Amino acid sequence: MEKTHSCGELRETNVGEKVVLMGWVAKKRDFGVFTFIDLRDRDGITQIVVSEETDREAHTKAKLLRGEFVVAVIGEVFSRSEGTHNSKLATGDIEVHASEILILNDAKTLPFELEKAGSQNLASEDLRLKYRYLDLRRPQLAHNIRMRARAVKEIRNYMDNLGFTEIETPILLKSTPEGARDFIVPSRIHTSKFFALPQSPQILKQICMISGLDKYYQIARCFRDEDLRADRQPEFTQLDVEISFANQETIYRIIEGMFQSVLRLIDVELPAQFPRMTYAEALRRFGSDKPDLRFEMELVDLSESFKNTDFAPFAAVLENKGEIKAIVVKGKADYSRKVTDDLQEFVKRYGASGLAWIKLGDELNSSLLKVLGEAKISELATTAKAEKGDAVLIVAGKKSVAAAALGALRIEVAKRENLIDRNAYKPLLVTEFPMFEHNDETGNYDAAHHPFTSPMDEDLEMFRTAIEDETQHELLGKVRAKAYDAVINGYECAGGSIRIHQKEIQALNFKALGLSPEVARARFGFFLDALEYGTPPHGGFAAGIERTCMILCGTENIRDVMAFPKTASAQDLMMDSPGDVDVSQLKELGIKIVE
RNA sequence: GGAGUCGUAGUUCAGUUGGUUAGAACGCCAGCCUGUCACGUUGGAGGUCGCGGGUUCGAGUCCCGUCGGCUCCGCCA
Repeated sequence: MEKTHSCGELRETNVGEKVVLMGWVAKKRDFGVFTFIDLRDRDGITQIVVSEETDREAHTKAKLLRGEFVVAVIGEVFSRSEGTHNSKLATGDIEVHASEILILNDAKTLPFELEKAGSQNLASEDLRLKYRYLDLRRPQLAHNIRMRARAVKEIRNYMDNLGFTEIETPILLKSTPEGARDFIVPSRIHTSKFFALPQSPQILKQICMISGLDKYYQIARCFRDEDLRADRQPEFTQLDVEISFANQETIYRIIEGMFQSVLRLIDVELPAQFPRMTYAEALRRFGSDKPDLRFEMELVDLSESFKNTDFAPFAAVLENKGEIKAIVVKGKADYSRKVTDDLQEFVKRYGASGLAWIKLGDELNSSLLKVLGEAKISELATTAKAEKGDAVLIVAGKKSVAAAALGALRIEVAKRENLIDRNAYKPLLVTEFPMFEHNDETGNYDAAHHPFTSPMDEDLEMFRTAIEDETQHELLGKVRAKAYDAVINGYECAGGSIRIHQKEIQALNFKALGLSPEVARARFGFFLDALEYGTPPHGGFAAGIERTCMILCGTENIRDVMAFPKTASAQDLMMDSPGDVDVSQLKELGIKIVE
């Protein structure tokens, strides 16, 4: 027997047809002499009616059904009678009158209800993760997984239409100590040696450019052994792209076009050209290199206004080249002490020492009123462009701290006050990322993007000077790279760069990063060799598939767009991984567990 | 590595100042029910209060430790 239709497709036009449906019992409503069954499959739900009067045998079977039994229903499509249509179901204008019911399989009572009636409360996430196969029966989650498949298909079409070639690169690579921690895989044949799983196929795609393959892309699984976040898992998928003879503009067009075609899946039309902002501007205006542009509330710099005031902590901040910045929260002069206390706790997580505030209510109020006086507070409020009824939230600290704290506070307040338009999609290209980040622990400069990123032509001179002249080393912090991110709604959805294709610049860069020629050769020798055989200028990007899908699905959690995600402590609760291995396996690999 | 938060019936939660037999809703089981779609209705079963220790005449409640989920900081070239 074969099913004739899915549970989501029957309509008024099918009335009178004999059909066979197969699916799960989502719900049974028993009325004694007849019984309603909501039959669910991947496509939807169809109401089955079984009557004792007309179909005695089927009705007896229907009585036996329990939740999540798997059944086949043979019956006829009927139009629902007046007043019994269900507008909540796509199939709500019809119902199937069953003449025969086959129980294909029974099911234990589920450990949790798939969707709770009367409340939005889903079962706790650890329980749902343990029984992921049941959670995936939820239409919402199933929809997300299918949306992801459509997005990947759309991406493949798009890349293919642009003439890109999908190339698979190895999963078993070699460990390179830069960047994230590697997941390593022991080699049985070469005892005491290890493969590493790719953090990204970065070097391999660049080698494809040296090969002359050009226009490479891959839907690449990447692995990073770092702690998780709501938008980060230890394994994730990137659209990885590289192209030769390209400059930033070429790549921006590819990124823009890619996100445009993907967002069309949810009927959103992104602008042909994304707005652009330099890294420096993003940090100055939004305190973040991935600003959410769905709402305003930009940072205001009050450092100038605080000069020559005698509030010691703020004076010290300015003395040490710090900043005093603020956001204005519209109409929130009525923020209570508790709210500002909560927000103060919030900014402290980002290293801020406190949160000062001004409330422009009926009376002027401020945490700084006593120290600065009413006139100065008014002046500050005016400088911040705050109006009557507004609250001004002020953070003073190191530039990086003030930016991080206020950048995060801006998002936090927007969430609290519901300032974010859930139907808005605001893309942005952030450009001119710094080439290096100062590492406060080692005192060295690390690659901000990766060690193959090209400096901006304008900063090449500074780059050379900083490396060749020991006394000018800190200039490295000012060198900008041909590196960029694509940001949508505050999520870093893609990032990339133009790469270095000349070996002497690459050598300079290794020197800047404190890698001796010997060490660089040991780690990247094969790549440095390759660079010497006619490397075309090239560049590319990688886009996070999960983050893109989070935007498509309107979720803030990466687990909602992965079929089998791991918990925050990097475990799979369904298969209980990671797990022990047999001693014999370890022996074969020459591995001994210590402790 | 650190911080916050949660953990009570199968599930989601409530549980007063530490005090009798730990409750509700949903789910589950059994019965009744001719138009439901959150069906209704009658009855029933169901508890290691995450785990361990402590304080106390007495602990779901207080203290210490520990485990787990989530979120954040660090980390994520």
